[in-house]
This record gives sequence, structure tokens and C-alpha cells, in this order.
Amino acid sequence: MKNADENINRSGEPEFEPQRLETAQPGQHGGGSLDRDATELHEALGDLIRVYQFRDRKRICYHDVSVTQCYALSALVRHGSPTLNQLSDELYLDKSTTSRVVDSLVKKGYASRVPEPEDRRAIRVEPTAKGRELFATIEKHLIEQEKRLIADFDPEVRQATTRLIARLARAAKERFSRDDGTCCTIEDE
Amino acid sequence: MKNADENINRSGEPEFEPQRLETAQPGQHGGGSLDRDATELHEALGDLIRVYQFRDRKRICYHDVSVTQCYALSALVRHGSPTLNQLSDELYLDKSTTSRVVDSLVKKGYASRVPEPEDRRAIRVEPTAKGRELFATIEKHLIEQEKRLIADFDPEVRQATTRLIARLARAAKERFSRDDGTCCTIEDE
DNA sequence: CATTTTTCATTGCTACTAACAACTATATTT
DNA sequence: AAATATAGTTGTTAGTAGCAATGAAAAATG
Repeated sequence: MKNADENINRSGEPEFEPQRLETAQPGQHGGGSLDRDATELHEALGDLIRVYQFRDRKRICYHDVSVTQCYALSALVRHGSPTLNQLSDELYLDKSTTSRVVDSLVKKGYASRVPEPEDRRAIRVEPTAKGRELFATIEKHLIEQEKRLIADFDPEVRQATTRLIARLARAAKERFSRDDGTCCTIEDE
Repeated sequence: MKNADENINRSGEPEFEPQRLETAQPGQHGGGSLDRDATELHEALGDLIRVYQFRDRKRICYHDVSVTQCYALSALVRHGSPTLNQLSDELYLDKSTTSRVVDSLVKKGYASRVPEPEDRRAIRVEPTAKGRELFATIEKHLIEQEKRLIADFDPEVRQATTRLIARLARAAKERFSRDDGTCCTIEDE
């Protein structure tokens, strides 16, 4: 199973640009490890994301909303009543998709659209009391599950995990939203 | 396997940002910092997953396959030619969904269904040469991007991140697949 | 050995996700 | 006042996803 990497890296390995990317950091160790680190991180993240998506589908759907709907609800609760645009930015979704997600929440009675007096084109989406309640319940369940998951990690490990994941998320947010789309620079073969 | 992990971080983890978020104190029957850690982890993971999903949608779609299709292709390449059931297990998807994902890959020429001689009900799904090639290209791009992302992390941080994420993924895999669905025990207050 | 049951995969159905493009209505610029 | 830009919605198309029902082959049962 591990050997499957062969295809990816082994066969044509140093095909990439040699780690020219600002290895400004003195951390020697042969810059070669950046490639390896990136590959391993990529793999680990893939696993993590797939399994969490699965968990979320399974779990959130017990509560009458889908995963995306739940993310949206979360954003509504957290950021008090964003406009549709703000919401779509937060969720990394197109406005049209966001609008429909809001539709579904409204239909189910978890959110409502209220006019924005400052700008009559805009609306604000706010969670209803029922929406807040649902969100709190779901959140509680998910966190409960998270808790069981990390209960047997040492406290320092737990905290380090969170810190690093948060850092990675921050970096990813900054980078991925910035070079939006266009960056498909590599066009090889 | 839990025990094996235990020391993973013992050896090389400690000093990143020593910003310890307060009192990692007494574990009064489930209270205390475990709650906080779980909450923070939950939050950080949510951010990470959303931003990566966004990245993946943006990025993979340049290459004529969707995110799920790409995951499937990855599984095909990695684990040489699984049966449909194996594939659906790997992807945490229903067999019907998996079958349709395979359809799309077959239609695009990236995979083919071959009969399994051992069991004539079953099939094996194998990537075509074109499929392998596409996968390698996509993988290369994604890893390249990952590389840019973590290039300015210290090597130890990079490695710790990967290690912890992998560990979390492993734990999640084990737990979430095990208590499949049924565990929705908690019934709010 | 014939019958029941189980298993592997596919198809029908329904609902949701998601982007792009076209559109309406309001704001802002010129 | 007219041109342009922005906020949100709707139309369209493709893909995601699960559940239920089906067909076919294998395994278990009598």
C-alpha cells in the first residue's frame, strides 16, 4: 500500500523545480525534506478530510440539515447575521449556491432573510431561535465526539494538534483565497 | 496502534509557539481543558476542511475531474484495482454512489471495469494509463501547492504537523467507522 | 440437489451541492 | 440623467449522495 507512492514520486521524482522556494530558513537537513513533507502532509490531510466529511455526513444529517447547511448555520450564529455576500465569502461558495443554501435553511425555519436598511439591495441572513438551538445541539454532539476522539492524547499533544491545524488553516486560507483559480500555472506535458 | 503513537511526539515535538492556552488543569470528570481542547480543535478543523475543500474544487476541476472522482482515482492507483465494495469502503461512500463515480471515470477514459474471475458477481476497477497519468499530474500540482504553503514553516513544525494530522486521521478513521451511525446516543438535555 | 439467504453491483428515485450565466433591482459614478 | 457597478435571485447543467429495489451469482441450509 505504501508503495503506491512510487507512481507519484519515484518514477519521475525530481521532476519538480528543486526546492528553490525560499528555503531561506537555515534548517538544513537537506532541503529535500520539503518535498517529502509536502507529500506526506498532502496524504495525511487527504485522509483526514475524507474521514471527517464522512463523519459529518453521517452525523449532521441526523439533525435535519446537510453538512453545508450546517456550516452556513454556524456562520450565521457566529458572525451575527451576515449579508449574503459575506456569507458566501465565509463559506467559499458562489453567491448563487449560498442563496440556495439559505433558501433551504429558511424553508426549514432555521434562518430568515431580513432587509438591510442601509442598502436596499442587500439582505441579512439571521438565524432564528430554532436555528440557534439546532446549531447548539449539533455543535455539542460534534464536540462531544471530538472529545472522545482526543481523550487519550496527552494534553500537550492535543494542544499542539489544534495549534498546528489552526496555523495550517490560516496559511491555507490566506494563500488559497489569494491566488484564486488563476494560479494553475504549471501546464507541463 | 494507539500505543505506538504515544511517543510520536515525545521525541521531537516541543517548542513551537509556547503560547499555552492557559491552565491545562485538573480533569474534573470530563470538564476542564479537554472540553476546551475539543472545542478548539473542532473549530480549527472546520476551518481547515472548508478551505481545503474550496482549494480542491478550484484546483482539481481544472483537470476534468471532480474532487470525488479524483479521490476515487487516487484509491484506484494506490491500491491496485479494488473491487467496487473495497472502493466504497475506502471512500466512505455508498456503493451506489461509488458505482456512479466509477461510471464517470469510465466514461472519461480514466478507469475501466474488469470482471473478477474469482467471483463473477464482482468487478475490479482499474485505472487506465490515461488515468494514472492524470492522477500523477493532479497530485503533482496539489503537492506543489502544499509545498509552497509550508515552505516557510520550520522543518520540525512541518513534520510535527504531518505527524499529528496523520495521527488524528487514524484515530478518526478508527472511531468514526466503528461506531457507524448508531452512536447518536445523546439526546439533548 | 433444490431452496433460501446473502452478497456484489447496478438502476430508479429524490434531495442537495455547486458553478456559471442571465436577470432584476438598487447604488454609485460620471 | 445615463452609464456602470453591486447585491441577490433564478435558470441551467453536472455532480454528489443515500436509500430502496433489482438482477445475478455465491454461500448456506434443508
